[in-house]
Amino acid sequence: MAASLGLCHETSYAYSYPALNTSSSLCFPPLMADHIVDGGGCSFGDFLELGHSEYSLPLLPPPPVVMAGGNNDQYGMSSSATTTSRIGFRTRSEVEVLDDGFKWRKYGKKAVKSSPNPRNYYRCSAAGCGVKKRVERDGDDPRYVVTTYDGVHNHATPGGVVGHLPYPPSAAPAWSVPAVASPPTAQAWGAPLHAAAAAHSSESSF
DNA sequence: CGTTTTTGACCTGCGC
DNA sequence: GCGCAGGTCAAAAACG
Repeated sequence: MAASLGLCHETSYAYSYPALNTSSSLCFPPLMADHIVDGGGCSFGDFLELGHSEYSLPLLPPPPVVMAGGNNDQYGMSSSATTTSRIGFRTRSEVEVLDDGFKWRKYGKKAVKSSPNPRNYYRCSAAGCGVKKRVERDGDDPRYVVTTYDGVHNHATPGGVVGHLPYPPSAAPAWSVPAVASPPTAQAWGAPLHAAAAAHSSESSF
């Protein structure tokens, strides 16, 4: 099963993020929650794309959006596909670690064959939160960073960091939502994300 | 002193 | 069944 997110298809989305020094805009092709990603393949057609040359605003990488499984086990991989969400996206950025408001702890680094650049593995530092993310530079264009979130945070951003997350309230029930500077296109996030979250939550104890 | 990063080894899944 | 590649673990080092 796969909830089609269809995030802002053909829509560019700019969002201000003070902590970053990157160019930006978000462009979301239709996404299938169960298919999104696999960084290994470097098939960016499945990734949300962040960053367009015509924009020069700082950007924020979207943290995990769609839901976590009821038994969001530590490794995720052993969970069925229906209980683990993944979101992958490409960000044009000079820095590899994009601050999304959450605190990440690096637990591994690996050279992958599909890319000349090493892939870094991070896990959310929050106790009990098993969200992971993989970060690697785009092999085709080093200016881009490919980030893949695996899972959904079960807590708010540490330190009450709000205002950085480009999510409408309906799409981020468990964590912080933008308190300021909601972009005009925010509505575009709402329906598909909320729908996806709802679809997932119906089969979990989230 | 507590937390995070680094890095090599180990484990698992997949394709042949 | 074997080999390869990706993902995770865990000990040591570094850092605040």
